[in-house]
Amino acid sequence: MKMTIKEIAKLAGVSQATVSKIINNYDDVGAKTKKRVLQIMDEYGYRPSYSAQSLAKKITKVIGVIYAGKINANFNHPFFVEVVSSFKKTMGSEGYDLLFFSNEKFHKSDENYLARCQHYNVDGCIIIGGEEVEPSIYDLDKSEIPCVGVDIELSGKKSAYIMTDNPQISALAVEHFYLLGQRDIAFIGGKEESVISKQRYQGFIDEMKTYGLKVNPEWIVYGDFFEDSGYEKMEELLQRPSIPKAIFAASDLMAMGAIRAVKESGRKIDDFSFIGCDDIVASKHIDPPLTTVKQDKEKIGKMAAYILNDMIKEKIDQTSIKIDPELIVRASCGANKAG
Amino acid sequence: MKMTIKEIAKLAGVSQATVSKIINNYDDVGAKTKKRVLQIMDEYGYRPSYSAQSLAKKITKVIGVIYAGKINANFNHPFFVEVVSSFKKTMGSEGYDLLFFSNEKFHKSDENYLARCQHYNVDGCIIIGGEEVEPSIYDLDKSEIPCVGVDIELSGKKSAYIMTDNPQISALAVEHFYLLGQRDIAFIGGKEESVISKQRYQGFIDEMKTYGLKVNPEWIVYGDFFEDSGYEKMEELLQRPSIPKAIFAASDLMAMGAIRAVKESGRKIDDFSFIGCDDIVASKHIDPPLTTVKQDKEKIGKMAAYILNDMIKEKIDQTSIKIDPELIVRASCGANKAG
DNA sequence: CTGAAAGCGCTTACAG
DNA sequence: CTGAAAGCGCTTACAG
Repeated sequence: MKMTIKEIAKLAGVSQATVSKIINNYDDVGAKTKKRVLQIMDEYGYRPSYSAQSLAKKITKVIGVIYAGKINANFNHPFFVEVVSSFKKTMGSEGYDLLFFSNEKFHKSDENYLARCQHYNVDGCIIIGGEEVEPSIYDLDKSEIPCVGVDIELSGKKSAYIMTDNPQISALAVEHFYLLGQRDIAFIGGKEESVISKQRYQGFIDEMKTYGLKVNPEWIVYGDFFEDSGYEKMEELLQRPSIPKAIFAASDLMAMGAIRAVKESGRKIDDFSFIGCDDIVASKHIDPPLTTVKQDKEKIGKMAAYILNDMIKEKIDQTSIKIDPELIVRASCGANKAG
Repeated sequence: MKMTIKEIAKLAGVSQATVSKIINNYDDVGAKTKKRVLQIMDEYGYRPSYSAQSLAKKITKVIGVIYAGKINANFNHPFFVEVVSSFKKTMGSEGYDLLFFSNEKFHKSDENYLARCQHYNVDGCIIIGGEEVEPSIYDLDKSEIPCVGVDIELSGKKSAYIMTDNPQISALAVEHFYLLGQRDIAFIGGKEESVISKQRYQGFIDEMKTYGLKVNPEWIVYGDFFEDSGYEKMEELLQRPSIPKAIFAASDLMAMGAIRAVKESGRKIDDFSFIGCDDIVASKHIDPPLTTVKQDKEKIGKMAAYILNDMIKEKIDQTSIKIDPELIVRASCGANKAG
């Protein structure tokens, strides 16, 4: 059933070398020979063995996909899912398949991503940055394997990274609040240690300064980007002696949690304004529809794919790219009552 | 830099065979030899080549992941994302990595999944059923490669499948409506041709009959499981001479679309009742929070993993399993005004 | 235009 | 307990 190149060669009355050349589209094969061999391959449903090919060629046409950091940030995070989906689409059209590294089995010991990449001999990989990135990620980063990072700053010679212009995200949020007359603005960040979170915090502070607004340290809190943490942090904010009226959450999920907290506290939701970040699908369906700063996930994924491709082909070197965010205005900042 | 087994062997003063045995945990190697070799492997950061191993062993420890049917049902569908996430978790702890087949490059020609599985020599695969499944999926199904289907009925000797008890989903929805006094019930299905859709439709009809409720053919419509189609179909329902008051949509996304349609039509949302299906994360955050029939995605993914594992190890044969759905009551059926 | 042969890096009987 | 050798299914100079 499962044919080998040898059998095809025999059937066609040619050598293995000739069959191989046909498989790899060499042009120094006679037209008739080629046709006949192709015919036979088709007839017997012959497929070259991937393992044998990549052992001989040292090329795999496989890209490793790694979610760095906490496991729960895995598939379930809408932002990453959309980025990877877009990435997959364009890598797919370049003939690559994606290998998702499981981290469940190894997560106590050192994951050693580099070793696994070498093991599978992937042509390159995409690293999605989460919270608490394992050190072993940086071994990979520094290696000879082309890597493109999303939301993680890579610095290896064969590495590039790409992320939304995070300070700009906060700037858009603060500006929007400012124009709506909001002055009591709180910030719910992601994990405090995370680079993303820091950048958004910094952008927040800077833009507040730009408008001469005071930053109340009591109104700066940190969750973990997920819904529950937004809920908890909002509860805390509601306990403060003075309560903020406008809340900028560094993720839509946390904004959703914050909204839930306000509702459950019995307060009028319309007395508060919320801006989230990401523009995940659910944002427009919640109550109230969430004003948010959109990250262009489609573009990020596509860009990551192009960059990785170019690095693999050695057309470009290490770079980093920022993608512009976009403010999406919906009802959660009282667009209705405005004016 | 990149070491081979040969070099390790030389360094350790033993044969390749011995090194190989150590790699593969054979127990007929001297303790001291083993220790020394392990030491050296560690020191040089040696990792066996995957291609070479799988060529020699005929085992890959890789599972193919295939989204059958329309491309847009890919990563972006919350239901599938959660199932695959759970699947990945338990396969990961069994030492498998996941290979996601891209279908972008090939989608005009026959995708020939079987060929690709043979090419990569995957140990097994999971097939996620969508709309308009390609015929080539069934070649894979009938092959010697163990397959587990989710939401797709596989029948090969080495195949199994698993899905929520679809008729039961509809039964729960109709029962709930019935107990709330709803009698004018509409059904928004997924694509009419899809097996899932048919099963839910059948369950709907049967349960309506059970309660002696009339099925109005004008109130049976079909979308495609996505949000926009729910919106459009609800718009149509609102044009009917007689308008249904209770809507059972075969996906949360469609229910969300339907709710949006009612709102935008200027009608009072409280005059309508909605039940969705899936219980995606967004469901509880929308306005009104959506009553829905939950599919246990976690369990489905885990079950798929266990079954596939057992099939690979030839511990079980072809089976099919139904998972019970669960009604999640929230506000979209007027729980508030009830009583 | 075609083929013989070495090599890719491992594993697995088999012999000792 | 250890090793020599064949084999897994391909590709790639190289010679003709």
